[in-house]
Amino acid sequence: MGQAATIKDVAQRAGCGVATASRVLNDTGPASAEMRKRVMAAADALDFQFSDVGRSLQSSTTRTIGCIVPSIENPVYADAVQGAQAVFLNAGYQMLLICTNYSVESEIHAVRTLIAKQVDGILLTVGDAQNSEGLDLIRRRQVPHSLLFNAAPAGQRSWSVDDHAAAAAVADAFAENNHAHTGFLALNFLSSDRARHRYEGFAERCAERGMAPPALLEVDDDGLDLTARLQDFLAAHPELTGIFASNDFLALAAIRSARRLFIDVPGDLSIVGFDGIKVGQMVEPSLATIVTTPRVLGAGAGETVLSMIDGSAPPDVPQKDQTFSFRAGGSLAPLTAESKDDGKVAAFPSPDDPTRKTAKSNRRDQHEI
Amino acid sequence: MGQAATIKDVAQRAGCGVATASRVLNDTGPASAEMRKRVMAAADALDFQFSDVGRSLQSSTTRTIGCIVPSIENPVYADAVQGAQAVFLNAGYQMLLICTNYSVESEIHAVRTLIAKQVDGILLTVGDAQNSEGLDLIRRRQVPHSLLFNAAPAGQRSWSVDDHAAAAAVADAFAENNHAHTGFLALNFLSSDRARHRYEGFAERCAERGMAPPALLEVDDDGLDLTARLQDFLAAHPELTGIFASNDFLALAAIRSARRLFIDVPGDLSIVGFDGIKVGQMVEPSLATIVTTPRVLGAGAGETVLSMIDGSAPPDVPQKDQTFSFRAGGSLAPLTAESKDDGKVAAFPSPDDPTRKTAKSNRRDQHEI
DNA sequence: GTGAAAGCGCTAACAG
DNA sequence: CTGTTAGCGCTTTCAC
Repeated sequence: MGQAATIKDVAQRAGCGVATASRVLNDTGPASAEMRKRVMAAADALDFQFSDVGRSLQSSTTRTIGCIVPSIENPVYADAVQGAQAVFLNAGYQMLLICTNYSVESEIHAVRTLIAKQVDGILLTVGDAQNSEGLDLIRRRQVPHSLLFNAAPAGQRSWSVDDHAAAAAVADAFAENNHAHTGFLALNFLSSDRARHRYEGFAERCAERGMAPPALLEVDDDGLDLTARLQDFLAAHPELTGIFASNDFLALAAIRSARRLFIDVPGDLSIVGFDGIKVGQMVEPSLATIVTTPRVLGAGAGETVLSMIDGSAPPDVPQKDQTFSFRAGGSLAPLTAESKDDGKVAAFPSPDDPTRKTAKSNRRDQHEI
Repeated sequence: MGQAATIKDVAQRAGCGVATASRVLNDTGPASAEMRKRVMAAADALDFQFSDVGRSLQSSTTRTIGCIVPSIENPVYADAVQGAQAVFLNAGYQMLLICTNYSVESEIHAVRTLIAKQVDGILLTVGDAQNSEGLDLIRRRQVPHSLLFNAAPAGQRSWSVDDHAAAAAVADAFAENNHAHTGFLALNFLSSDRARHRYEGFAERCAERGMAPPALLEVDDDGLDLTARLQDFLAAHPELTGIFASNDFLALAAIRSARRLFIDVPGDLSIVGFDGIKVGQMVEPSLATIVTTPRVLGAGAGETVLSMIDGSAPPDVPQKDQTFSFRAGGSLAPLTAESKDDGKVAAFPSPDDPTRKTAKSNRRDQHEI
């Protein structure tokens, strides 16, 4: 398709200079009705379309914004990307998408590529916003950009969930349901500051609430292996009655694994997720989770980038405590006498009530089936 | 960031011509060790990076491939896009992504935009491959491209699931489980040739199997409204014992709706989905469905586009019957005596056995709670 | 109202 | 080995 018509061809065919052709085609500047007609006819006949690359070179603007996210297989990022895209498209911008697959090395490569492509702005989620080579490069080049899902580095803004506070809310939920011994289940713990912040927020609030420090279980994937890992984990920590999974898929996978291990959710074990993906409400038991609004964050971050480009006032980032909400669900139930098998009744056990033994023995029974 | 260094700046600083600078920076053509050093130093000092825009203009190639899909909120497309992206990135190509939100009008707009951007190729899923203005434009401009998920138009190739055959396999599954009266639940039926092909394939096989023609229920969204729609639908078609949903989300939503209507799945109603998304195996009952491999298709389509660009032999599209497989699941159960409440026993009802009355009465009982 | 020409960043052909 | 130059498609002065 190298033989596409250029504006020169159009001008030639219309019998005029390229400037005139440019003027009428862009409807900028004067032109006689006659010329107008001739140019339009020529453009039509040649099936002419402007080349943005010529334009970009001339204007040093590409009307393209780069977007770097870990993976759109995760609906959280997919939604955010779509939200941003809608904003961009609406403003006449295109989106160059790069998924890093959670690899920090490809982050820097992606940034370089986008800068080479002269994108007008960049929207990105990095592994660790405090220490990101890619982010440094962007700053050095002063490319308009906005972070997404990363906690804002000092003095910066970011469209993100307050992972710390949200995780604390999960601890609260466990506390209110009388769970004192919990676990934290994480994927990509090392490569993601999000997971770490969630762990920290959770652990801190657990401490404040007088609960035991959460036991940590890191996994590499949410596939079949999880069942074995979970079994070992629960065997090593028999006192656990609740698990906070760092995202909903993991939570769902944990529920499935529990089912295979004959552990009743929420009877024997309560599980809480994070993200609020759609399917969480379709399953039985429904998933208790932190609901976030990725689409809104993506759109907001997109608008922020656009505002940096055209110098207008950036939209306000949402209040930290409005970036999430806790959604109750069937996967989290109060730890009460019914969930014990020792027959003892404790209507309102205090948060630090050592209910561990009962939960433990209950589960162990199941294990030994 | 308009003040980025250009190759001219580098040349100037290195005290040489731009050609020399270009040669050493690209490692193309000869250069003395001395010059080499000076140029590298200059580039380094200026933090120089090539501008792809200048390059593109000069080479009339952008190393960018456009990708048009309905929505990456659907994991099927998200996976396909990621599969394609991996291939592109690996070959040094970037991806410009446009989601059309299932709007046919935005398809043509997207195509125009991509052509203006001079993408080297296009990967796309259109609403109807037989009649797509966007696709026509692409062909007219002879842009290397590949269809994805659309049935191939005459004489063309496409990386897609054989929707027709896959849907027929669903009919087979229902038949083998003695269901004779089924429904087809569709979303975006009008704007998607995929949904239509699935319906046709399903209906045809139902006929071949001596089953009743499937009743059609079209919905606009898979949200809460579905429950009411489903209730009306089942009331209007009391003989139904199985529903084939045109995608897994819809199937999951249908299961949830059924739960709310006190209809037992699969006891009163069997449900089969389409796509094979991950969560289908995490839920209880697990979802019987058609498993597809979006990532593979996306990667294949991506390679096809690349091969068209560099003139190499395109990869073979998979055999039609290898683009899907049926996965049994708890949401589809045989229609047997146990699923009836009239007490009659029929060990092996023939496919056209009118089991309708019993299934109907069973469900009606529930409705009237 | 119109056109010639410069120049955006880069590469490649051609002289030196 | 190295520098000059033309030109990719476009917009935009600036004369006419």
